[in-house]
Amino acid sequence: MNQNKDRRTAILEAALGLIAERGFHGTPAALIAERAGVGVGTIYRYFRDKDELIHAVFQDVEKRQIEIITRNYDEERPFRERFVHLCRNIYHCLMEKPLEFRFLEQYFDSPYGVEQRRRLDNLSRPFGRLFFAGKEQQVIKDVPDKMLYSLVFGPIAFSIKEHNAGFLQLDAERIDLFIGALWDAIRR
Amino acid sequence: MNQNKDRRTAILEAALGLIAERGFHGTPAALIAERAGVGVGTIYRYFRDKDELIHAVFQDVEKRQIEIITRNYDEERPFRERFVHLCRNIYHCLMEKPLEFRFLEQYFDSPYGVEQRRRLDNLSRPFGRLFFAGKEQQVIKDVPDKMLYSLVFGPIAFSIKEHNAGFLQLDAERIDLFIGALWDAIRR
DNA sequence: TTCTCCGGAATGAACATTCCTTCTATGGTC
DNA sequence: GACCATAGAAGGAATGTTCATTCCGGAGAA
Repeated sequence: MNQNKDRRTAILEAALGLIAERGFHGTPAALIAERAGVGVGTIYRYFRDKDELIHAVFQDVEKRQIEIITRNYDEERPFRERFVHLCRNIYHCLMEKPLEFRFLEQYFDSPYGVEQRRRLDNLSRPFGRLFFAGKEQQVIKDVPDKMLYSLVFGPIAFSIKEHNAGFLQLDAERIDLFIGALWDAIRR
Repeated sequence: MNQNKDRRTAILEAALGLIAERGFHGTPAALIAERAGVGVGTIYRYFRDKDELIHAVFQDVEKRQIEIITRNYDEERPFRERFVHLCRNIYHCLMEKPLEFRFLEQYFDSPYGVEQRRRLDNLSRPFGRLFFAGKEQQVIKDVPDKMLYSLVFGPIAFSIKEHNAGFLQLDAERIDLFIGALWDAIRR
């Protein structure tokens, strides 16, 4: 029973790492099994097929990330502070876990991305509340939420890609500078 | 000779469309050949292999896009005006050609994306000059170029994805609203 | 012994790529 | 103008490879 959990986890982690490094199509089941220290057949004891495995990896990653993003988040603080807090957490968790970031990147631009809607819904819930109140109190631009998301998530994702590719060095100071610019984009 | 060009073009267009619709891995060579009205073997008369074909499609798309983005662009106009002009053109060409947008999207988040560097270098040249002068004259934030690119291209790409997915209706008015927010993000 | 869970060889499907046959266009000959 | 020879292009069946997935013999627990 505990053994079950370990094997399942090992498979999930192996899949995450390999897919991040080599893409969906560069990671045959045999390779996942090898890295997980498990027989090929075993994968199919825990997951119906490769698709189910990949969705499971996604859900796993998503769960962890949401947990980190809303850590220490206090809905009572002022808008700008809350905004900065959420953004910092996002940077933190995406940059600490480059594998997870690369996995998500691949996941969303692929047939699996049908689930994208879900992810945004889940990940952006705290932002949604922030935006709603901010618009009401005329602190944030009165434009559709999706536009605000684009203004925030777009640059964050883009800059982390540049960072991971080695084109842009992101340290705490620069991240804060950047978050300041994001705030300028959405504030009234 | 003319016939050659037609066949090559037909193959490129078929590949572009199919890859945009079904992804790299949903488009076997046989399918490309079929849509192009050509025998499978013929593809290999024009392109060494599938990779070369895909890179060729990319270069083709890139060339067209750069042409559109810098259309009617006047380096003598004021910063904000030039910025708005370039952004509008980007929206224009990416939204007019959803197939090309979807192709590019796939291309960059894939092993082929090694070429990403080139694309940014090419596509962003007019922006690079704009940013340089803007920083010098203290109109634009004095942060690394890559940060400015992230602040501009990130949201544009993100919002077009949302648009194509049907979550965000982008008309001319909203696009201008959006570009205004982008300007807020990068201006001093 | 029996019941579960594993491993990994075996299977079959999907493809990229090759290779040989068939077609087409060109131009030389009568 | 009719005919044919030849080279280069096109087509698509055949090949070989790379997987996902299955299946069955075996190890270990109960």
